[in-house]
Amino acid sequence: MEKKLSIVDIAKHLNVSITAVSFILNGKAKEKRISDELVERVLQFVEEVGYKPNLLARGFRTGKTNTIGLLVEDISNPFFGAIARNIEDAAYRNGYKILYSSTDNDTEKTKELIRVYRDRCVDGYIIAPAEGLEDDINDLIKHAFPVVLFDRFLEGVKTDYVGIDNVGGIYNGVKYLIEKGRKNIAFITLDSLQSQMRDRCLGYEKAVKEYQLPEFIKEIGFHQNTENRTKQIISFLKRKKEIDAVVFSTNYLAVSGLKAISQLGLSVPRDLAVMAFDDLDLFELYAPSISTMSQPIKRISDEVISRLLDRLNTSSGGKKKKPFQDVVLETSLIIRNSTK
Amino acid sequence: MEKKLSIVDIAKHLNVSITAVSFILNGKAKEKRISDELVERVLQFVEEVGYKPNLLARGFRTGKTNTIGLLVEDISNPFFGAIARNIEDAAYRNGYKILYSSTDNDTEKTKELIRVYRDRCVDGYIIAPAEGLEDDINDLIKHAFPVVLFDRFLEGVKTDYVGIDNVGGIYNGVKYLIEKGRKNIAFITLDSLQSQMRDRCLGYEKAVKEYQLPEFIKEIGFHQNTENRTKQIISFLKRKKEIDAVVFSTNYLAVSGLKAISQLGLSVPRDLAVMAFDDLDLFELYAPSISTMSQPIKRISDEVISRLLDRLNTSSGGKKKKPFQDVVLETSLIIRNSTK
DNA sequence: AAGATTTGCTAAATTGTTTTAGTTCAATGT
DNA sequence: ACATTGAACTAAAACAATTTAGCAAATCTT
Repeated sequence: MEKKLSIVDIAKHLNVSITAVSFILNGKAKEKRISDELVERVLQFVEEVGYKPNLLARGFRTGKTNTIGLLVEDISNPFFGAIARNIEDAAYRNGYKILYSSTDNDTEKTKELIRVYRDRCVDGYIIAPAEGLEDDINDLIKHAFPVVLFDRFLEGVKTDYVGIDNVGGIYNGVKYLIEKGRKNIAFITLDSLQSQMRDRCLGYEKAVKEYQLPEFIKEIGFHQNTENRTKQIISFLKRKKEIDAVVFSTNYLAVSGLKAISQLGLSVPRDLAVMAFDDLDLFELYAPSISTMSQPIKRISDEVISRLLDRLNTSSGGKKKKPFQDVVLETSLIIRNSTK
Repeated sequence: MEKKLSIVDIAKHLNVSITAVSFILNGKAKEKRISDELVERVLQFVEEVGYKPNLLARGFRTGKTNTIGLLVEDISNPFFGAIARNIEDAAYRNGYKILYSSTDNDTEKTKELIRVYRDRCVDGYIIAPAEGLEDDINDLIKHAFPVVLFDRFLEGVKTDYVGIDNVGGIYNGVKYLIEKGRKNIAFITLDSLQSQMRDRCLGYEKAVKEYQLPEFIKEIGFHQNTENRTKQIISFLKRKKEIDAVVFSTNYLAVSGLKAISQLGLSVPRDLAVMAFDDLDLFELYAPSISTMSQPIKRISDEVISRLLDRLNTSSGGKKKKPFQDVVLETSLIIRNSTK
């Protein structure tokens, strides 16, 4: 009772072969023609003594760990935190555990993390990739690991991807501001080449071009801390007095932006209309409440995990594999007081 | 080059024993009297072919996985998200990976998670425990697993714990409100028996008793969704018109509370002073800005992970083990406009 | 009734590492 | 000249599962 017992102990105690026990425990009794009587006997004993297979031994033998590697930008960002939470729940229900890490959008760090996950034999990967990971991820795919990308994609990497219509989302937001009569609309974003950031910028450019309005794009350094971001936004808004609306490309830039606006003593929406990205409690509760482009977090998570589980379940089955899929979901424009 | 090579391949190729290679790779060359010449030869070849040990095999053999199990209430709560983020970074720097899950404060779910983590042979545990886990955690400790509890402790479980002075923190907050002249101070909390919740309640009771003020305690159901919480707070505040200040015991209750207050059209701080728990961007940016009791997230994380790493490093060494430690950190009262 | 097939099971190999308990050879001690 | 010691290394067991290949008996086929 003291030390954990193994399949060998079970077999010995019941006077049957290890093989038989293994087959039975793996649900291959029928297939391997084990008699119902023996199946019953083994199952009952296993239940009685509470035997649990040694997962390290199993993993070692099979190479499968029932673990999914999850790489997000930053687990403490509400968007990624919520995604992680949903993915975790669904993975759990399907017998998978999550190994997670935050990449900080750092290419080298992410490469290293992928290496670590490979060493640990995770079965599949969910990645919000930094730039420059094409080769590393293609290598994963070449070695038949299921990989689902989300939030941003990589040109030249053929795998499942789940994201949103960034161009259209921002375009709609900017267009709304234009129709409300704003003439000098700024776009505050990151100096990032990631696809979602490029697309959000494209959405902005498309809208202002279409209405022949001037462009005001402020790119904030990727790896700045919050204070610095706020400072940069303050100085940007100070320099460009003509700006009468501002659109942010991420939730945290919007938060920094609101701090900047509050420090500048600007009145929203009178002096400045504000449009944020993602939906935080803050945006709802802020006075005035902040309009935003909200991502369908639950649907994104659901699509991500079901894509991956599909691949995990069929990759060993040798079935014809489904073609890779790009899932592009719509954002919703939530109109609140900041754009009145 | 195609298939991963093992220590056996290395040994064969260099015409040495597997044992020697293993000793060298594990830094036991000196101890095991392997000649410098051979060490050099092996190391060079290993480097050249980029050999990486199979961690599943190693884990299987040694029972160690270099994995830490992290159980938090909810990874998408900003407090736990930030803690997880810090712990993840520190663990990573020390060669450990994190397996995480959210417990939802559900005792049965947590028990199950602990079982899963044991099955997966995590080396150590960091747990923000739900109630009723005394036996399960004591069992972990009995089996010599390092366990660090944080955020709340369990009576009768002797292990390292990192938390804050909940009684003192809330006491100070309430006292501040009293000194500002508030007479009917409500405390909105969860119907939870967890230690941190009991203590926060005690802190409130201590303060109002000391000043002989009436008690208004509203307990919200643990597993309610956000809308329901808000509704309950609304009806509570409607019933008790005399209340002139309200203190929340968690960050999300404060958020629900602010929604309630906004829906009721109450003026803060004129009608109602507000004191929150934890510090969110929202509290800083809300108009009026919200006073709060802020936990030292970085210090909590640092203490948690360094306690655990200490145990992990000495548990195998057979050194005299240090006595278990309770680390109790102070909160800081951040005074903003909501309590003016 | 001989051969073929099916049923019900098992022996043994395999996986990659760590570690125990040696072995071999040369140098040293007496 | 023979025992002792130390240096430098190695053979083989152990870890706990999965899986391949196959055996003996029972049943079926013709």
